[in-house]
Amino acid sequence: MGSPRNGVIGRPREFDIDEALERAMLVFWERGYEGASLTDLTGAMGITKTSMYAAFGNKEQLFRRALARYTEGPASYAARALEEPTARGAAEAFLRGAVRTVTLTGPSGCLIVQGALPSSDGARPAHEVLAGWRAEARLDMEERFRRAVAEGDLPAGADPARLARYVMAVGFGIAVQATDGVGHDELQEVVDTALLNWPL
Amino acid sequence: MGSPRNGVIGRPREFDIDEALERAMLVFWERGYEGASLTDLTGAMGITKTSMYAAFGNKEQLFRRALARYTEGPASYAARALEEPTARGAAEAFLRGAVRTVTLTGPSGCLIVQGALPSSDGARPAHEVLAGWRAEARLDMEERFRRAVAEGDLPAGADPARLARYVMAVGFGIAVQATDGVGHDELQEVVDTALLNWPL
DNA sequence: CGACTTCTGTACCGATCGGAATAGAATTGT
DNA sequence: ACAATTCTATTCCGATCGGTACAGAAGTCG
Repeated sequence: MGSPRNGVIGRPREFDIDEALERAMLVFWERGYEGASLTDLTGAMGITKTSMYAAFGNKEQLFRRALARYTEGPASYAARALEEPTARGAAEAFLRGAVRTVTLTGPSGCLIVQGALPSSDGARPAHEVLAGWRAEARLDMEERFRRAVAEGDLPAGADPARLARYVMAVGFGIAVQATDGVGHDELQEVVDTALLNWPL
Repeated sequence: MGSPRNGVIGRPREFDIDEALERAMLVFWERGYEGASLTDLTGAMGITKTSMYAAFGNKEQLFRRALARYTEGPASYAARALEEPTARGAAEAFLRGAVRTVTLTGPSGCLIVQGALPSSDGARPAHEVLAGWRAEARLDMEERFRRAVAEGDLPAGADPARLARYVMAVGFGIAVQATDGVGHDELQEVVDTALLNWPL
């Protein structure tokens, strides 16, 4: 079997692209899109700006890659929650997963929520991709609830869109409170409270 | 009698300081603390940087003044809600006021929530004052619920801190969804849903 | 061995950031 | 009139922003 890097010509990359992306994700998570400078990012990634541009294109594309990694890692609870057998299970799994991620994993808070809320000129690209993420998550939850109505899991009169907006609002509010230092146990109580008398 | 500006010596200010502050508040509201540059701010205020520094000190102090104006204006529903005769009335007034402000008044969303969520170096001063505002609002609501328990308005077993965290979480989540384009009526339904079966 | 391709480090780009220095204009008191 | 005071406008500051040009280093090809 041939040389160590079959068919790949040119000087080999000296850093692990996944590990660099993980570090970049953590910086974006902590500081937001605009608050994370290229100096912050490349410093944490352990590479130079040139290497970052060669590997990822520019800051916005790096952010998209970091967001994808966040979605598949710390925020993977969102997709998993939809697979719960009941609507209530999905809502609870989503909210408990959110509490766990925003308090115990990485920096306090949620990259999706605090990455770029205001729409200043510089943050616009990140703001739009994050708003899209949130809207999509809400629609996925709505779709899950719609299925629950069809399956008889939710009462026929239930409004899937309304329930989904409510669950997402609680989740986003939990993320905001986590940045204020509210802890894991207190936010679990918020989830308990939000789900009392489900399906409301 | 006397001269037009009794006792005030020196060249008179040529702009209305309240109107300038109102404009600055709107810029901070829309773009956040870091996203609002001095060029944006003074442009909207209709004054030069020199005049702004002379009148307000620096960007951080301008932000604090703008935040105070926001508190007394668009966010005055928060203080008014505490004066409702019942705990449920306070919670509902708070949430309905939030929906109104984040969808119908000024830019979409809430200055308190989206002003400076991430804690990058530049946004730290604003982040801390906003986190303090949110924590204080939560404690005020908790105190209001504590009073309601003492008055028999809430059942003796109710947990004021827990209810307050829940109500604030829903309010913050509503603010986030407003920035995603969710409208007034849909957010009203979120409030309806959140308050079903009160006091939970 | 070169020729070719790709990555890395340095040095640098124009633009913009928050902020300050300075001079002149407009008002007050004497 | 004149000094004292406070505002406005222009100009500039060092630092930092995201992004790039360039040269050399490290590989795969023939």
